[in-house]
Amino acid sequence: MTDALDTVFAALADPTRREILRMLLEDDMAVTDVAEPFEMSLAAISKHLVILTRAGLISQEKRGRVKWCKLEPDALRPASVWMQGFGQFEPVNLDAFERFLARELDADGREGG
Amino acid sequence: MTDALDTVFAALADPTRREILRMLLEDDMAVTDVAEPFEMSLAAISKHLVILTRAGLISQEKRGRVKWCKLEPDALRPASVWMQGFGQFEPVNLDAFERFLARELDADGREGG
DNA sequence: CCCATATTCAACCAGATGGTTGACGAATTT
DNA sequence: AAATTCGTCAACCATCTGGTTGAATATGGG
Repeated sequence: MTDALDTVFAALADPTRREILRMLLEDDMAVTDVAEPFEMSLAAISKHLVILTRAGLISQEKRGRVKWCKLEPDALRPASVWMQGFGQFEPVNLDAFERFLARELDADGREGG
Repeated sequence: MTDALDTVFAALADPTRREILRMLLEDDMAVTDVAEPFEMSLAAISKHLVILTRAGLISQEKRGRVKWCKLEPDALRPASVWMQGFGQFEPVNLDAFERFLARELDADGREGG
């Protein structure tokens, strides 16, 4: 019942948590610094960080009295893969898609410089 | 506060609703038929369908006394794009994917007659 | 040691979620 | 018209969520 997709999608369903992830995209941050731009208590942010941690989307490491938050983007992959199952009404050959991408990248490389 | 991403991600956070979407990937379905494989009441499924509808992930059209449910995969796009913001981890470039699909469909049209 | 800083814990609250059951309305069949 | 089928509504319940505040637990520094 506690599917990884459940916890990841639930974690992403809150705008505060999405914003936290966006912030962590730039750099690792201490909990206090994560909380700073938000107009809510540190305890509330701490709870959000627990939810993100349980979803695997971030990891937290304590160094001294500071707990550092680090984005764990790989946790997004199952959700991303699940979503890509949609929109593909026609059966799609993933190998062919990869060859297509490779050709596009190659073409960019030749044209672009 | 009621961001489209909030409602879409929240809708996806429930395994029953994800399974409903998966079922609708194959074909449009009546509410009763959607409910059939689940071990819960029709009313419960009806509520799930309301949530999916409000998220824009499905549409419902009543024909006679039967209400048909239809997948609306475009509603997934903002969520997919948001995840793409974590670029390095998103395996598929949606634009490239569309160009790929367009070429595939074109090729099918020419080859398949 | 004592104080300040960083973070969590505990208790509490309002509101949302996910489920139930039974009644209801609307459309179809007989 | 009556019965049946389709689906929602309403009331109810337990649990989860997202927030608060105040106390507690580290850790670091003077």
